[in-house]
Amino acid sequence: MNSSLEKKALDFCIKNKHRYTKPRESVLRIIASSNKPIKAYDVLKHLKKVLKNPKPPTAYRAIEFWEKYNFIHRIDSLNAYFVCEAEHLHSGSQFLICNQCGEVTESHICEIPKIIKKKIEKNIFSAKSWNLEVKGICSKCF
Amino acid sequence: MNSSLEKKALDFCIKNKHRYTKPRESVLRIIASSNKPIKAYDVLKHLKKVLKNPKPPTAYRAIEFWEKYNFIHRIDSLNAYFVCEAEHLHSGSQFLICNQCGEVTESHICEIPKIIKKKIEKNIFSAKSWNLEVKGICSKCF
DNA sequence: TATATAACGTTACATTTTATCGAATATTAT
DNA sequence: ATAATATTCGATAAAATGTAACGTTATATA
Repeated sequence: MNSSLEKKALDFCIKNKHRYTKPRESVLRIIASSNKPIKAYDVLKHLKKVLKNPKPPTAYRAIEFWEKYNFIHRIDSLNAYFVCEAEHLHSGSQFLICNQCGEVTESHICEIPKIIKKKIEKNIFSAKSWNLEVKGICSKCF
Repeated sequence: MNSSLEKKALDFCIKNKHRYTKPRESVLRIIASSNKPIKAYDVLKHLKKVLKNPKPPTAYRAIEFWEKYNFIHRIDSLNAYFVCEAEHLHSGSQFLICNQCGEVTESHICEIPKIIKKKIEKNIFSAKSWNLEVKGICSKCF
């Protein structure tokens, strides 16, 4: 599928001296190949086709790695992971989650980071990262 | 502590013909008494002081009940529950989570519901509920 | 090559959540 | 009041999710 993503990932690893290992490569491919957020244990199931007898930590470690560097995001309300669709690095994420069909799209309402930054300026809170999950019905479902 | 909340909860149950049972009463009190989001199993620990040998479903059912009617919110990124500090009913929630001291405050950035509503008008997505969790450092910690 | 570091494999376990089912309690209609 | 109905609970069990620990392997660096 998204082999440009894999290239980007490989480049990233080389540039930053991280290892592009088999578990990492496979896990990223599995998550990127899913059109919906995928759960850790489902990632693990797919991993079994590629690695010999992988255990939960294998999946979780690779997930954690890619999440840390923003290649994937965790959808907290679903306990699931989704490839990042943004081109730019971002410390905040936004998702629209359809309760009907389960489709999740990463949104880019640019007012939201602005508003959060405003809070910082007021010295109320120094935001490092944030996540917005909106649930409802997508345009295809109504 | 917050006995006005308990009164509000009782009134709500009477008005809507829900039962204000011992598990529900206790669980709400436990969560409201905590100054930080509290996990289900910690709720359960406290429940043991009040009920005889409660099991996980007892806690989870009461949690689910109060969450459904917006008396408490689930903080997805923490797997924890927090009493709702808003007076009004709201379909969206916002939290500022301090990575240092763990303090969580419910914020009320009113631009956010406005922005989400704007999306609806554009027919992009029909939002039913939403949740924003911002992580960083609170004003007390820096 | 020696050393340090990063990542992995494996085991075992901890935590969080849910399904099921019968009993108890409350509500409603008769 | 009593029967029928719906709600909630108690208890058991298990599923789903996530992590600690530890020794081994692979890679990078001196």
